Amino acid sequence: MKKVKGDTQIIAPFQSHKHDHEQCVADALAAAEICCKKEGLSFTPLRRLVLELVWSSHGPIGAYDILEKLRDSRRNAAPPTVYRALDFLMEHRLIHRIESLNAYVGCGDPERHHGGQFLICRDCHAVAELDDKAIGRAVSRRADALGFDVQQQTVEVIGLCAECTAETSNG
Amino acid sequence: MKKVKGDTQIIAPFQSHKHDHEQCVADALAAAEICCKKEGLSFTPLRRLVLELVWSSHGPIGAYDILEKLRDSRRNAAPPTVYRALDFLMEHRLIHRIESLNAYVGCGDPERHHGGQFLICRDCHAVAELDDKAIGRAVSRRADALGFDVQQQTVEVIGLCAECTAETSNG
DNA sequence: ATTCCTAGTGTTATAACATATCATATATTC
DNA sequence: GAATATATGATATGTTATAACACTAGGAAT
Repeated sequence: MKKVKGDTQIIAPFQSHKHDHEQCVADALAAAEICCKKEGLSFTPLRRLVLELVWSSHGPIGAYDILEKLRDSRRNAAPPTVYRALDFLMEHRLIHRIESLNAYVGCGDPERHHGGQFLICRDCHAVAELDDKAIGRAVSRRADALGFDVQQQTVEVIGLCAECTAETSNG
Repeated sequence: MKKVKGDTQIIAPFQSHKHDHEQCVADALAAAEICCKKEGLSFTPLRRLVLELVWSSHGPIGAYDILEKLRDSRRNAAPPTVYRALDFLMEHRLIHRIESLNAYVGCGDPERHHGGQFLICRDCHAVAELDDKAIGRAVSRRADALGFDVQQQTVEVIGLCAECTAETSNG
């Protein structure tokens, strides 16, 4: 998986349905290692494992789905086991929470600070992560006009990704 | 309460902390009556009551908070009692769901079709409802560029409303 | 009037998502 | 190695939402 950085405002694009996902996972774990080392955080085996499970696909995954998978290797994992790991990962921006689905998704670029803008495919459940300045600006402009002090934005767009649209119309 | 319509993109503004809220409720109920009559929907006492409870403030209210209040007059109300009414009200756009809070808020203008854009005050919990074309366009533009077919937008902005900001800085 | 149908609601149970609390273990620092 | 802080284990509970089936009232068809 190759990431395009710089001034693009796409943090993580939709991946082809047949991309090499193991590489995505490996990249994400490597990025997390670096990120934690840099900030002196303890990236424990449990946290690493939970992050890996969140990355099991590009789609959002629920805490209890994570729990179930987690139990393959940790028989007595309980909800707090998962939620504590998720809290850690969220706090350090390694994952995001999709509010409209009560689910979690890996962050496409933990090094870069950004707000939550997501395109979510209803069909394949993949998520693309954005940091679109135009969207942010449009929100800020309106908020400013109303004297509203923005602290946090949630933008979650449901629809059909290009690949699923193509597959649907082809047959 | 007076509503400004036309080309403004503010569906429901923040209300002064000391506005005449009974009028808001009365207006909302009247609008709902009209809306249901026009579409041949049965606006039953239960649904009316639940809508009234949702409108008990301009802030989002949780289903179980509604349930508790509902029980003042309907002793054996149960979760489905509330959720079915909420489903009806949502389906006919009389209320909106705030995803990031798992809560519900009255719709400021049921006659007008619009997507969900909300400014939510962390302090007084009031919600302003928008239909800002610039925000919608910014989202569409980026989505189009990615071949993403938008079906539904959720924009929820947390922060501090003007009045609360003023009160905070004044002491 | 009887039957049938439907929309709405009642009732019970359970699913799905999340946190509180206290105990235990492991790492770090001195 | 004792003291402290951090991480995890374990149990219980809180919060949000739906499934499934029963009952009722009111209109339509005969």
